[in-house]
Amino acid sequence: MSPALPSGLLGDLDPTSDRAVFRQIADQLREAIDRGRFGEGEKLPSEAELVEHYGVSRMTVRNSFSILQGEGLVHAEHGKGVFVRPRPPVRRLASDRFARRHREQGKSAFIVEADAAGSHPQVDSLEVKEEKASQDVSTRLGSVRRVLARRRRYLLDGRPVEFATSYLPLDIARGTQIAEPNPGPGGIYARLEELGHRLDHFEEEIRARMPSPDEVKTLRLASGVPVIHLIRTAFDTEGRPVEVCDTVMAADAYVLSYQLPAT
Amino acid sequence: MSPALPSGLLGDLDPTSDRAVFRQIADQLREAIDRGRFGEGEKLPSEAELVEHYGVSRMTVRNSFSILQGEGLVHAEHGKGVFVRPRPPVRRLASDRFARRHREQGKSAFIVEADAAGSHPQVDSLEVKEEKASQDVSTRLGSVRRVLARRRRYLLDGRPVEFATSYLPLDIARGTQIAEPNPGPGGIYARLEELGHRLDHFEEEIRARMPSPDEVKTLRLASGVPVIHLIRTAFDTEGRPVEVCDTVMAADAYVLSYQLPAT
DNA sequence: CACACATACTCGTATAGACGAGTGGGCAAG
DNA sequence: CTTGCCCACTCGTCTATACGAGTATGTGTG
Repeated sequence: MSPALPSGLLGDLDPTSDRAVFRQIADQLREAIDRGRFGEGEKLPSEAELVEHYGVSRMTVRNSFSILQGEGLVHAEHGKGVFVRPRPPVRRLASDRFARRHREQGKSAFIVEADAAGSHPQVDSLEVKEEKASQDVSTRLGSVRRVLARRRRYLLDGRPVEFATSYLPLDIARGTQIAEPNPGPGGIYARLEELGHRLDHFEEEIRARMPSPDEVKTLRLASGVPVIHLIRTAFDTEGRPVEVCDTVMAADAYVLSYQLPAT
Repeated sequence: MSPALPSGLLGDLDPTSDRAVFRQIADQLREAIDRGRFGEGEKLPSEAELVEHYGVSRMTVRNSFSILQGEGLVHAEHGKGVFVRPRPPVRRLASDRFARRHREQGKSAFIVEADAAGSHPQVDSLEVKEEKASQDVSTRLGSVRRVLARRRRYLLDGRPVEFATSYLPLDIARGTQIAEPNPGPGGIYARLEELGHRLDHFEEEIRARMPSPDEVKTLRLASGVPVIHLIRTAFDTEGRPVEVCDTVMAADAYVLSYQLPAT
């Protein structure tokens, strides 16, 4: 037998309302969460408790939970309960993150920054290979057919937060350290500059959308968490695109920050 | 009686798989959509047809649909059917959209740009009033207590795509044309410069998340569509923040584009 | 011809029940 | 005391059924 819910925590249903019962329940839970009656990481009443409290069927309660899950407010754990989803620490990406001065040190920007923030960074699933350029990448790089692709995934404290693929024209990258798993200090941008491609500027395109099932797996995303899709193109001083980087980020782990001149 | 489904359109279930039936059905529908067997705006088989095709109960089929809805792939219309969600035309926001030269003309940037793109722009629900600054706005504007808030919603071809609130310190905005519903040619940035606050640069912070129920209503969002939350702060040449603009955009209607110097 | 209505189809909401599987605590045997 | 098992509780999956409500289409009536 489930213990009765603390009275006052949740209200009653309004049978005269034309709002669906499961929506009313979701509304009440959402409000309780917003008001802090259920804190981050805290367990919500179980399905059985809500069934009893509201006098509805279990499916109706589950329906309410599924609304809140879609909003990214809660997540269910099999065998444990439904919990208020804690907000993970966010990673701030500043618009000067590719400034030349940041390339001096040996370690990658990701590692340096995460260490500074006190979290444990990790990079894995590195894959470096030549492949056929997709239509989009080919267009962005100026009609190249094949490219060098560098894939990697970034983790903070064991949690995957982003995965990225860099595409470079073969005539630039083939046979250089860029084609090695470890591109050396300063990363591939430092290597590009050593190869005579002095970087002039970057263009970034940002979209947000719900993740594909693949992305859910790779980033271990909770339901109700969108992804930020960022496509960056690097141009050298001659105006030639020398790299396209396609990045998919867990949206709840990032804030992007840009500075624009008012020119 | 429902007509039988064209054979070959969808496969069979694998009873030996440990993947849940409703996931298998969702997988098959997703793949069919990805392969273009169901085009944009096209109607998927009805629940009844899928019930018959797979030999499962209706709730199982609905469960599959709800997965695809959460992914933003399809949307249901009461009394009509379930349809592949068409991708709306996207609005590109370039990083030079606040360049001074764009402020010369009389009409707002939104109107000009939409006209050029051949769509019908509209701005509504304008509200201009003084109010208490939220904690966040206050911090960004440098500890002001009260602000002038300008709220408006933007529509393209009748569809709401974004709503935005500008906050300005009272000592700058009160009694000026900025406090009027129509701020005049070039918008409030032009007025700010006339008032002696020459703009130096902007800072933009970008997040993506699922919308609140309010935002779903205001932007008439389909389920499975995230929002892009953009917070822009405008600084004058003396380094003072003179405006904070809080914008919530339908993520399926926008691509943000930025240029960064490689400095 | 025009309009109202019946009808069949669609998805939306809700119930009641069943079994499965992950988790954790308590209890009994060693 | 430690180990292992059982049990209670949790959410996950699935069935079967019922009625409501929005949409479209035909059909018959005026």
